[in-house]
Amino acid sequence: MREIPDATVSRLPVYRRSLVQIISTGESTASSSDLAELAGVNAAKVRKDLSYLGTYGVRGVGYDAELLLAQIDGVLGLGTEAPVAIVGMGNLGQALAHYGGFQNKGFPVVALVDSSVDKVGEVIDGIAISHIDDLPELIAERGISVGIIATPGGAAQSVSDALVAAGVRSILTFAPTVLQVPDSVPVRKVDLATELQILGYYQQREDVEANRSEDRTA
Amino acid sequence: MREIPDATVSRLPVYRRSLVQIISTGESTASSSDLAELAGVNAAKVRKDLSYLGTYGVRGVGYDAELLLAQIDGVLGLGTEAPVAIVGMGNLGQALAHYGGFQNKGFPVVALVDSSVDKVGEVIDGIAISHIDDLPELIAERGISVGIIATPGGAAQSVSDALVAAGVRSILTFAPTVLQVPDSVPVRKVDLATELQILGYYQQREDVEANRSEDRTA
DNA sequence: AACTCTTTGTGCACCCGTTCACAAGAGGTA
DNA sequence: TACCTCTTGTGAACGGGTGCACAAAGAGTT
Repeated sequence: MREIPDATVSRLPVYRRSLVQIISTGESTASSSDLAELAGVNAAKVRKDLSYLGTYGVRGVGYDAELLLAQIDGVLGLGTEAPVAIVGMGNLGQALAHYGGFQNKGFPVVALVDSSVDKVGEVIDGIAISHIDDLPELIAERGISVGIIATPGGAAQSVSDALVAAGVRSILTFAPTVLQVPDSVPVRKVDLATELQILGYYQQREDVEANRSEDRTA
Repeated sequence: MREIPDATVSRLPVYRRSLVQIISTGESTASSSDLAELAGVNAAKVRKDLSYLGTYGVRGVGYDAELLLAQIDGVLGLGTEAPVAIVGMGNLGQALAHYGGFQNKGFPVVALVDSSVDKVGEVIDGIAISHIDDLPELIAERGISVGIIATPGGAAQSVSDALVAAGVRSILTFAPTVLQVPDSVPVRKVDLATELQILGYYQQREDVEANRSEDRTA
């Protein structure tokens, strides 16, 4: 398999969603401009991105929707389910456990883990909370390949170490910490406070912008 | 205020966290390499990033931690609180409502909104759920400037339109949809399924990589 | 078979962001 | 004062990503 640029990889899920949407309307082919509109990007970019997957478009017609979808799924490894463990049963962790959005997307949550003995045994959405010391067995027995870290920042690194040692193959973290992991374990980070702070900057910029136009019109 | 590159803006919150951590150890100055280590980036990048804020470092010494923190807070607009409304009280929305991480970061959640009449009136963490039709009054009365969208994808665009019309100034969305908003309203998007799918790609790459080394050693 | 129409695939130029490498500046020391 | 050490600030080179613009290639039509 060819090397696919990072920027392209991060757009593939968006194209995938757009394709599903197109297919649901009964269309059997999708042009790059159709996809571009749904995905909110430039049509040329869509074509260049898709060209990294190999050539599946027909000139004058577009892309075969089903075929392209299968191709993207293959690249993203969505052929098989990837069982998930959520570590950290605080507010965020419990929230994620209740959130149904993972299951039907090929990422079933099969383990919930916490370090507090008080929480162990409690059942959320049909899954009993396990103690973090049991992580190795859980990972092995339930074939878990993805770890989601929803602990406070302070605990994140040790949890990450434990997950990696237990054999988890990729990590999604919500902890506001820079994680140190082996190169072989891909990590994605989602930080809600950071996102809000970034919005703060652009909002403030808009405010001064607005003031300037006011000054001009005044 | 000078133009700050997007890439830099998205790192400022990380520097901010690193600074807070340094200050908590009693240090009063921070060098670019200290920050670089905590933030997980290159020291030269730290210096270039900070140079966009104006010059606050002392050669041979480093940056005055408190001063730099204040400076970053100023740029990110963290001087004043930005009240938040969460729209969509499904699993994710309720989860976010329970999640305490916003309040103490300067983004108090002051309104919860849903379209279902059944949920209206229900109280979560001391806040009663309001109906979406009351959005304009809520936004105005409670001085809400940030809207968080936690609805299913189908509802996201109309919710976004309603938020913008009601005067919300920036949006954080968890809906798997490309939102159409005026240029004056900054939007950040967090898509959990997308993150997991991206991980899928890199994990798969690691797998073939691992197979290759196995072949070599075999 | 020739022609038209549509849409892909991509070469090329441009731009943003990253990193290196080093001069300049600040403080401490003899 | 002269010198030494440390760390910033930035010019310059590089690399990846984006978008334009156009040639190439199917499909349908006469």
